[in-house]
Amino acid sequence: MRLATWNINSVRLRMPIIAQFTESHKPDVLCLQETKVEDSKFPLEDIKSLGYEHVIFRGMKGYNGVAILSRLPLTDTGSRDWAGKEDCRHLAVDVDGKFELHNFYVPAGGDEPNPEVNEKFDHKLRFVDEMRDWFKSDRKASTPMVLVGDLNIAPLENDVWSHKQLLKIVSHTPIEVEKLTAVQNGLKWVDAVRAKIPEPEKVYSWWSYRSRDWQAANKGRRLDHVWVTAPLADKVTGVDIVKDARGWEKPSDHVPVIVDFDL
DNA sequence: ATGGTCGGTTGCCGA
Repeated sequence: MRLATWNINSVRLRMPIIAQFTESHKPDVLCLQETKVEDSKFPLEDIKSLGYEHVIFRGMKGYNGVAILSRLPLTDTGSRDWAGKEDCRHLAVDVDGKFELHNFYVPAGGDEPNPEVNEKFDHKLRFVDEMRDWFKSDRKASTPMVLVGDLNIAPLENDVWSHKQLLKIVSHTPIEVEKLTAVQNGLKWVDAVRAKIPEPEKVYSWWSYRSRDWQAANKGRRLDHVWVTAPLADKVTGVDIVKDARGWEKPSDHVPVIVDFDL
């Protein structure tokens, strides 16, 4: 079983590269974030024509939005709102009775890493705190679960191009890393990508648009994650960061992150 | 220290 997560930055504009990716890498399940489309305008038929018969999506006009495309049956198991906003940042589904899958788009948090003056950063911190509390109180570490998405936090030193230079940059501040680590510790989630590609190797899934040459500068960050609970940890057979996708025609600023399972 | 580029509720806001 091949699972992928990809912040697509407008699902309608990216249909050509979604087709390119699904044809070249053939994921069984593809989780998208930042679809930026209300449900009535979601390109459902185009996606079904790529071979994904089972599709669940929650979107809003212009902002946020998440979707799961699957070749296997999906059942909604409690997609919900977080941090007091109805802003379409989460889906929870059962994948064919095999595992529970959570697809998240965590708030980016704005530029100023101070919750006293920046409401967006405060929202991000409250969102991650709520993830910690919800998974701790309601879930069991013995349940086969996968958590994916654009978590908008690069937790490890080698998840960014310069640890020292990004300590005060939103996505890599100590307070964000601490809170994300608390989510991870609650259910003893295993970071599937880092289990296969340990530090100190640099791993990035996002490169800013604001660069003349993203490849030459290579100032990336690992913002997109795949976590699994203990029952699935030894079933991960491989991971792939599809860096090529950053150079495709009309790219997203994020690239797909793939995890293969032997279930 | 600054500015750079995308997408869409476009001539701004969020990322």
